[in-house]
Amino acid sequence: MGLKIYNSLSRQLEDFSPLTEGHVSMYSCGPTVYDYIHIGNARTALVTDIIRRYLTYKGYVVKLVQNLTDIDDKIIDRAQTLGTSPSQLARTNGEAYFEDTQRLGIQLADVHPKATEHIPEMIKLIQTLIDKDAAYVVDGSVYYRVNSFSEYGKLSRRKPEDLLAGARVEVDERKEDPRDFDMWKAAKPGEPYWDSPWGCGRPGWHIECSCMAMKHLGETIDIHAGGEDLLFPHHENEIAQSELATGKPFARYWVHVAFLKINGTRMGKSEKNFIFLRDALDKYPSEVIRHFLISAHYRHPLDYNPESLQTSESALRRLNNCLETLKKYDIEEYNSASQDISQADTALLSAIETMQSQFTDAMDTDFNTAQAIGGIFSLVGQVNKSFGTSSGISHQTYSRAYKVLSETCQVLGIYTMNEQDVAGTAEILNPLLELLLEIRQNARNQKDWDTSDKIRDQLKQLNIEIQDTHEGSTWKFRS
RNA sequence: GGUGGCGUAGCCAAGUGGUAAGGCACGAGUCUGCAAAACUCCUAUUCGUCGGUUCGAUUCCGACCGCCACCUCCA
Repeated sequence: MGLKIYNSLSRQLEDFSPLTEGHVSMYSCGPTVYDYIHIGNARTALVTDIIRRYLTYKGYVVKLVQNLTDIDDKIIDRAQTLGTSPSQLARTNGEAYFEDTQRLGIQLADVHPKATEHIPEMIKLIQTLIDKDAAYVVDGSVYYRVNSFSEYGKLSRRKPEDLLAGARVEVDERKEDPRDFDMWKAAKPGEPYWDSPWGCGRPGWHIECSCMAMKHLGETIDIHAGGEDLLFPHHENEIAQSELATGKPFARYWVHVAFLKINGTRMGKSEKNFIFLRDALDKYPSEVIRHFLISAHYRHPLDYNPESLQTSESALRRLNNCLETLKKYDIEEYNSASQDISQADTALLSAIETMQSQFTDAMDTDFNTAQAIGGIFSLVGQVNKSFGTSSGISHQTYSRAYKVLSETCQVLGIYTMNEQDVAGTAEILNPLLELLLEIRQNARNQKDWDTSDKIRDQLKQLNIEIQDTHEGSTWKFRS
């Protein structure tokens, strides 16, 4: 079965085949950097990240471009409020954006273009549209003439009369048509500006994405992703600008991520009910937040609340326990060649294969991460079950389980091998803990429960958890 | 007014024209000095309501109720 993607343009699940065999070009609408990003923003960024990881897992060479909108009305307003310059504010928040997303385990895109670094390209594109009579200049601003693009509305399925009927459309008398939108905005006194053939000003919002996507990925890109609120007018306008300019389809698959909600309503900056990603990251491990964000399909709304995060934390602990145990079989060197394959091996081996195909089937069906996680946990259950019995499962089978499980989990980014995290301290810590465990074991042998419990309780205070198993006591960090 | 989406166990959440994945929580048990972890068992004859199509619908169609979003900046 091949990959299928739900395309907002056709409103259907479509077979995915990239323009160039084996290569995928992908553009994701990034943040306007006037503030830190909230978890809702993170959801979209994470979905993009996972789509990219999965495409890579499937063997595609992916080029991902994600923009940073670093000039815009809100940036100017916010900078004024804070008494700083728009460029300084954008720079600070841009850096914060990378900090936050990397803490969430989101890999950097191949290119992170900034609007202010593409002014000449935008001017050129606007000029092309003016030359094609698809744009007009009024008082130093340039507007796109929506009427000149017959397919306008094909993405959002909005008819002109619907838009005009909407009481919320602010009618600007200077526009020929209320639907027309600005590609170049004349600067007001005191605002940052760039020179252009039409006077001093700054680019409109939609033009930057058209421009930067085409510059870095070509005139037709494979996948264009963004939050569902961007469908109209942002993406509709991007299509209008790009396709009229080039005469070619702009994006082949449009992917829109549903909102993250909080208390049943949309988490949004204008609603002032958001939680910054960095604050959430201070409270929960990154894998927990990732697990939560992908526990529902990306086109379905998801509600943020502490209970759900708690659930993810518990579920992830179970997954990690399983992987940590499996890892021992993976690391230890065994003369495994001589081991026979038992019936139990065959059963577990087939469970591993089942899980692997469940995972790819789920992800192939429009990146159904919720279903994919279901498959992962089914295998976790079976592996755990085999630990409990003296099942005679061979080390290479466990090793195989570890490989497949950790690989799939890493596509989702819900399992990171933390060897390097402890590597620096392990040298000291390992012998120290072993000494403590030995002392504790002596106490236990003498039934000195006070001492043994004291060691366990005190270590727990330090987030080190001791477990007594048949093979002796173990320790590990608990988040 | 226009457009789109959603309603599945206590909670979260997949899914299918043929009889409901997975997670969390709860309860009972196994193991343990006690814990922890793990495991076992238990939790929806039923998928918002009412009709229709069908041999059969939670899944398709219609109506209704409820919730949400977009149509203005927002991921």
